[in-house]
Amino acid sequence: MPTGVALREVRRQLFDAAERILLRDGANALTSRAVTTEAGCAKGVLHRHFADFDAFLAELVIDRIDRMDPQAAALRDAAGTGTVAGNLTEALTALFESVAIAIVGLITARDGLRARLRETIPAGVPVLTEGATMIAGYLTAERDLGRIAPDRDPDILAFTLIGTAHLLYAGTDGDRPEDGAVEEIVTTIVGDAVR
Amino acid sequence: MPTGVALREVRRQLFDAAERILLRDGANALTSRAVTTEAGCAKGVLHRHFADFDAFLAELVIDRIDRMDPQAAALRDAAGTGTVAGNLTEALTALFESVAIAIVGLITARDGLRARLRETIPAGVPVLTEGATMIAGYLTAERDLGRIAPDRDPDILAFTLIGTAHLLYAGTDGDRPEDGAVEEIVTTIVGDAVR
DNA sequence: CGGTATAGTGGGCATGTGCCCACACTAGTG
DNA sequence: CACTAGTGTGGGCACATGCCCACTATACCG
Repeated sequence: MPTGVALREVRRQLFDAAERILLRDGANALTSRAVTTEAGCAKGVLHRHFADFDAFLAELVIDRIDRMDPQAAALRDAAGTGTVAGNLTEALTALFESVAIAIVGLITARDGLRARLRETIPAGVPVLTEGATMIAGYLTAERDLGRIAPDRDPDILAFTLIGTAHLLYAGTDGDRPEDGAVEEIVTTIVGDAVR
Repeated sequence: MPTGVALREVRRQLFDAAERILLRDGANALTSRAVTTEAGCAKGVLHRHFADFDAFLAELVIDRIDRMDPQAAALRDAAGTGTVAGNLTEALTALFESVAIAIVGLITARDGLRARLRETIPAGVPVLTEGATMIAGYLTAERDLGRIAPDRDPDILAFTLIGTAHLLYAGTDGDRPEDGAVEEIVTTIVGDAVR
């Protein structure tokens, strides 16, 4: 039997291909054929490794969340030690893109995906707000440090950030928004955050 | 020749049918067949009244904007006279739904639509931010009255509101979000707005 | 080295979508 | 009462998408 390592390689290649398509052409271009073509393999591979295309997308979202989690955790830790004191906007911008594209963009584009995620993800974990929860954890740390006004609810801040990020990226025809725009929006939402 | 009134009637029926589908089943369900079926007429009608389906959608968006404009203007006027003093949240919620569903939802769901809108809408009018401009006008009036912190940029506030509204409605599987959620979010975004 | 199980390939089908087109219907006009 | 121009109808085509499946290639095992 061929190596199980190769199996994981293919899955990773498919995930990476899907992410490239998402970034380059948007969520509407993320078809099963586009993924396999971008990955450079035959279209049948997808069906052999995943029950159906929605299952692939669900695992794609989870994979993206898994890779964001240490990123967000690092930000939380850094906020605690004050290491990335001046990078509030920069750090949020990175999460912006991940969450907006990987989660909101996909879930908005494909109707059945949310239901599928509910089946796949362990019970009790809110699916759509998964990314928001991560950002909210980071924002809570920032607020505890006095960088964010104490009367702001981190959950709502995170939700607002994600929605705005989605519109920001979905509304620019694939072009990246200028850094200034993101910074202005983050400042507006988060309020009187000190650097 | 049949009456030109009937012609307008059919267009209105198609627009209304499309809006019902958007509210009930979401932007992904808005196909040409779904519209004609919902309107109770044959599928060929759409092609006779519009160059193609994207042209229909573009006019649908413009129609929605036309119907929102007096609504927003009334809010601006009311804000000037202080008539709807306590209804900041309520008024914004109404615009929330219109803008989020009619503009952001459609443009996010259909890739070619934005380009088509650029051809259709008179030059100089920003397409995606059309709804934002309307809301920004209202927010400017509110800010001038001291109901919104003077250091908030109405354009960014409006953009943030729209993005959040879209996520709010797209993330609830078609259910309306509770009024409390909208109010909390509006308060968070707009800041220390007085009632 | 032959056998076998598993991964990979691509032809093809069912479905849905937008669009075209020939035809039927209707309402004004001479 | 024909005639005609414009509207409404639905069959059907071309294309894309997800999925199935028979076939091939490859790696391990006796």
